[in-house]
Amino acid sequence: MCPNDPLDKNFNFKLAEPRIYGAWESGGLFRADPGKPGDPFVIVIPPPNVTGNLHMGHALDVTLQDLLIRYHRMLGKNALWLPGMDHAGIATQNVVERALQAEGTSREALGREKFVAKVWEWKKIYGGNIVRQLRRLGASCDWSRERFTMDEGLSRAVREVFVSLYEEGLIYQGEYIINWCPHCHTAVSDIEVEHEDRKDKLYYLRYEAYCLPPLVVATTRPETCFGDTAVAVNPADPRYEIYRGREVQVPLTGRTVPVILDDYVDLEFGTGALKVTPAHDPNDFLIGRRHGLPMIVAIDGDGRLTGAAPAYAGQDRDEVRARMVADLEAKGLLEKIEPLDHAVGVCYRCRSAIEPLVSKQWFVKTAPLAEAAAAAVRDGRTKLVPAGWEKTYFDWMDNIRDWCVSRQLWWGHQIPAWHCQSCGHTAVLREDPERCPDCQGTDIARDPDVLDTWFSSGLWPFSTLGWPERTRDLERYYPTTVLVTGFDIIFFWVARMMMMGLKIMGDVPFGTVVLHPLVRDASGQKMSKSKGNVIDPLEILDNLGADAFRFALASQAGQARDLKLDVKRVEGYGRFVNKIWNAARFTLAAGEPGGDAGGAPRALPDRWIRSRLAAVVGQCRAAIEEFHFDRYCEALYQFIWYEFCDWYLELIKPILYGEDEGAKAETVRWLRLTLGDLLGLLHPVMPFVTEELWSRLSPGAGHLMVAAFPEPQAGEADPGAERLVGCLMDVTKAVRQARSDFGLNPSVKLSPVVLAQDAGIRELLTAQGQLLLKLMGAERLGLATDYGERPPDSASNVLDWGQVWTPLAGLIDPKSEEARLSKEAGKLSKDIQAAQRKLQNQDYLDKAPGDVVSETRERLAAMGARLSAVERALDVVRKLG
RNA sequence: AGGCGUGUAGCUCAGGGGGAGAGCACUACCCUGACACGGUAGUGGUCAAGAGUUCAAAUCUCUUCACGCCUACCA
Repeated sequence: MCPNDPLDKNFNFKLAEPRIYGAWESGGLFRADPGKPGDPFVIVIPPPNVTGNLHMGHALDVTLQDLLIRYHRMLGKNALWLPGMDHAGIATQNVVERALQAEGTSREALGREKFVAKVWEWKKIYGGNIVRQLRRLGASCDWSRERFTMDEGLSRAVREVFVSLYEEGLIYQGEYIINWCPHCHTAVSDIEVEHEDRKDKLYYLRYEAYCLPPLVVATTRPETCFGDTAVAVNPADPRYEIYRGREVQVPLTGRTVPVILDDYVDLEFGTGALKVTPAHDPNDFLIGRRHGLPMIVAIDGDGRLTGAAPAYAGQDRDEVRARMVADLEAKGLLEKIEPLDHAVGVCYRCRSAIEPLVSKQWFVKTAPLAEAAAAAVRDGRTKLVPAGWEKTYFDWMDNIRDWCVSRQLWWGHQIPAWHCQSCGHTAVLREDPERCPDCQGTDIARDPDVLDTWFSSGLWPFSTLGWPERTRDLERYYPTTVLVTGFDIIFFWVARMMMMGLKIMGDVPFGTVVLHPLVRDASGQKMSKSKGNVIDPLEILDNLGADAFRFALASQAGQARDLKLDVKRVEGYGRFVNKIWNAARFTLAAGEPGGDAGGAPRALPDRWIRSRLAAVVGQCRAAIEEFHFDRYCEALYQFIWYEFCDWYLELIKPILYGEDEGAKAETVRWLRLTLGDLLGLLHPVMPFVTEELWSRLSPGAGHLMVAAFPEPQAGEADPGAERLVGCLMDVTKAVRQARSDFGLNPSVKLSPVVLAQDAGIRELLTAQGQLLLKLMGAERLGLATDYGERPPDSASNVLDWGQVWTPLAGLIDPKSEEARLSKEAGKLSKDIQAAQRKLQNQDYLDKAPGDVVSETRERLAAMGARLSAVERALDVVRKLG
């Protein structure tokens, strides 16, 4: 379709979106140039996982980022939106393994090298997918800078950071109890463990003691008793004094273990005696350390019992538990079993119960990093929006524990550590070594583990800009301006970026973090791949288009935590797109603009709309700058639909269809100008339809995407015009209301008489008589200066500044009209009494601000006038009846 | 167990010390020369409950109830 064709009745987004996006992209409009002037405005995208497809969370994320980037680009900032993807170690490995399983093979059968190659294939397929989908939303990312957390440059950054933190002692390898997922076969960090409430059982086991009654210990996991190396009681517990210094026998084993004293033990829980299994429980591990207890590994990485439990060796932990009950009962070692509700840690990927295991892992020492990260938010170098999240952020930062960063996976950044088989030395190096740097032996092996996927994401704000090279981009664009993301990854990602950015770059990674709601399904459930309740954004894009979808998302992105997406709402905004489209159709067909391009508007409707527009421009700017995307959308929706379309376009029709060519051309000029401004205001949230209409409205003026965002024109504020148009609206509404209330079809011609005692108003009504008749659907408009002039048989409606009478004899049903008027009179009397009481209250008069009091007086007067008019109307109606 | 958040019209939510708001839905009338994906006019709410502060509370404070979410080493 060429720009001069007349417009179709509807916006064909299916054809237009790809065409327009293609034009932006081929025009290089997304590309940022560090050499160009302008304050930088930089966003790095929260990199979506290479697995799966675009989901609602991305759609919201991308919409808000694009909105911000487009807005600031139009303000003339040097705007960069840097896109990319995350390799998502454990998630991706699981997905690919499942695919291999379907093909009848496995990761182990392929071997590491072939498996990793297979994952790269997957990345190509699904990575391409998600990028296409971001484009469909209209994302104005600088694709020339697209990065991937495993690409060459980022891998170098990861290695450099790992080595330098190691050299500084901030990364260490240690034997520690970690969260082990027996299904994924890897360690996971503390925050990758989710807690599920489960109905479980509490087993009371008898630990027999020589010459003493058995010591009863409560546990949820009897199968771990093969790893027990002590029983602990609280030193303040008098019940167990007799056991002090004694030993007790672990059930089903011949072993005895000491009874120790530790404050950790809760006197209230169970029996107040705790079995200590340092190798299989994080707390027991700490108790074991405090007391120098040995560790016995009773469960292996597959979740099976070890040789420490000879009778059960090789059997699954859950099966053993069931079997033990019978065995314990047979031996009289089971006192009782009680039900227990408690939380069980499960793997966030596969939801298997986490098995705490002791093993050698790599850790990041987080305390010093977290301190700096918390300080940066405390002193305002980075702001969280909404600020309520700061407390959550501080709570975590202040109680942070060391971060286990090694994963027993194949897909990810392999840890740059080499272990020498000859001398036992471990070397962490920037370059792959040929031989052991310590003993020069050649028998060296690289640590097989890879890094937690969040390690590389933690570097994202600077690794994507070229670090460790000192690139032009890095200098110009770091720190970034805004991070937009969901609050669910404050700990996973935001916190890590803060720590890494401050440590490595010496500066915060971003000035503001905008935490948007989570998109939930119809029932308010969090959408997730594992729950299978995902609504596909692509379907919405296909059916309703990107503009309606984006507007629906942005209009609901307030400060709440949930965003329940209702397709009906998107449909509603599809109608809004249509409304805009047709307003533009009307504008383009209105004729040729003319008049003095530099002058101020003269016609009342033009003065009015320019004045209102100036206010809305200010509202839009303020809303976006405060990240109140919902207010921005709301302001535009209300203004465009109810002021621009419903009133302005109607107000100017008499001019456009009139005889005065000069006045017409001038109004066309303001009409087109105002529509152009509206397109500019809307463009950040509705880029496609606005760009399309702009190209029709201003052919040859370049893309709206890079045009200037409308500025509030101080000179256009026109309170006089707003007041006068307000009068026209009031008169019009009064007559329409009467018509509607009395059930009169438009075919019934009315001849209203308006009481206007104010000379200015009389002048206005006279001048705009034709317009009013059209708006009201009336035949003749009369003016009166006094109550006495009203037609004798009229019902009436009263306005703040006067009255409207419409002769209605024979046209109305006096009975229903009487009921309606009585109801209104009742309401008014009540409100009047309340206002009078208020004004008789001396405290109120003394203490309330003057403008509040005078407002109440005005309201009271208005209500009084209205009431007397209603009463007069009632008189008339009663006579008719 | 702690922390955070939310309870406002049938639904989704905005507002936030001085006349209860929006969108959708619903009702009535209207194909009026941009748009029936439209227009006009309406119906509908003790702003979760109770107490307190205040001249004035949906709004601030406290308590209670309900529902979410997050954190956590009660075995």
